Amino acid sequence: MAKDVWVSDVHDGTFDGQEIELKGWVHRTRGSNKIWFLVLRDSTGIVQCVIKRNDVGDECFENLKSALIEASVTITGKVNVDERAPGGHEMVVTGGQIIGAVNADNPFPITESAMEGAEGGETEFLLDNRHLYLRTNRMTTMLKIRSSVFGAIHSYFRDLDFIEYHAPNFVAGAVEGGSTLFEVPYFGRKAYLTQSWQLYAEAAMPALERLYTIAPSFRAEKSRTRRHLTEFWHAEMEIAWGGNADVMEHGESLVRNIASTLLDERSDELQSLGRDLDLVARYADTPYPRIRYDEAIETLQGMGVDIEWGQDLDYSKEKILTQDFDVPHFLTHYPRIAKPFYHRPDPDDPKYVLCHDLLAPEGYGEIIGGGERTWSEKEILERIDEEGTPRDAYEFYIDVRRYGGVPHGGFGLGVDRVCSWLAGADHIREVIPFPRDSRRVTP
RNA sequence: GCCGUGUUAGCUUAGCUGGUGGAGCGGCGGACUGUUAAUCCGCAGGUCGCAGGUUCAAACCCUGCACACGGCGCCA
Repeated sequence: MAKDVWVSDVHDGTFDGQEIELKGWVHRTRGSNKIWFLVLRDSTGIVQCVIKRNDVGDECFENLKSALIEASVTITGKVNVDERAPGGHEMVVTGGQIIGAVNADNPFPITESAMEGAEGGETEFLLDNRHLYLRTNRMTTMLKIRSSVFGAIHSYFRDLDFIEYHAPNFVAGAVEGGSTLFEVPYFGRKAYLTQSWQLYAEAAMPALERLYTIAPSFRAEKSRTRRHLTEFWHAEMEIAWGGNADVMEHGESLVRNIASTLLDERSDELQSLGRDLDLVARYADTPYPRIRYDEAIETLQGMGVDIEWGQDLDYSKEKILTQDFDVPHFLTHYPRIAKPFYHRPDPDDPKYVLCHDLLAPEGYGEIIGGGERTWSEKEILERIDEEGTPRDAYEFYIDVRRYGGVPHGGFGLGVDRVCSWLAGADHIREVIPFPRDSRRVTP
């Protein structure tokens, strides 16, 4: 019963001249009442099936002709090499049946015209019918790329003997500013959905030393941009005995590794999306420069941008700064006053903290935020107090420093943003099957 | 939270200075023995987002509301 022959095998030439059975869905149909072309789709691609009335008989011909778009069918036939067929191979049908019909009263709603509106964004209709839109070529391609990105992240860390480690998704407090937490009822108390794995990872850092995860993070931001989701996939890592530069090295290697994995595994998919492979190759091969915050401010001021030292760099500034970048750039050493308490002040100049953001080119924005953690008990208490945050909310975090604190650090990478950037997507929603934003939780 | 744009058939849309809403795709029927988003002929399918108002007359003008999309702030 299980399927063992795929459309891709037909185009590979594996079954040339042989009679096989294919299982899949009707992609498109066309033809006359003597010869009918049924384009069959499965997860590996599409193949043209040629149905001739004289070959299969009236009953089978009429039956297969009645299969509407997205009906599921099994088709038996002989694999034929024919240059008239898209892809060079086709099935000369000897028989077949409809497994799951589509009723003419309610045809498949995702039509060519529905997808015309998808360029440069997605229509309300396509978002409402996301469960069906998943079957289209563009979405399938995005999901395959996404799978390779996730695989590349796991491989990168596992090859370096990192331990995959899991933090809870229900949490009691915030990592950063409390306004962006989703509150959930929790048996008469309040709990929140996690924004980051980091605090829990720091707790395990003395146990595992090298750890990573890929997990969802939740932020209740009413952001309406092509870079934001309320539920996004967060790849995070934490290392003991490492500083800002070590963490940055990992961030750069990981991102370059993801780009080269996509070139190996998904170059056809990238090309079908119109992505320039040379661009992706550059992201895989070229080192990512480091720029200090002060240099960035000077550069921006030199360009006539109205910005003062001490301000955080918002997207409008990032955009100007990155417009001339041809690879991602790290921005390091932000002013202490612009960053939360867990960033360690630079011992060489405590006005700054040992942190970094990785900014993607082409306007895709920040893809990594990370740095060295404030790791001594004395410093963490100072930093918490100077922020005016109550200490008791962070008792367990302080304990990590109280019992054998060591230098350590880590980063968080927005996996969906990386997918969006490397695939050249128009919107982050394009790379996740069921996107969640401030206005949509369905389907 | 702020700013902007939009809502007409299942979908994508046209609809001028207000005068009984058109097309393409999809569906149905028919023609065609090699189509490539097939083509050709025909048919069905509309409370013009909702509620008020102006007018002899509103898809069109006015007011309010709802929803959506885009951008900004915030961030991965």
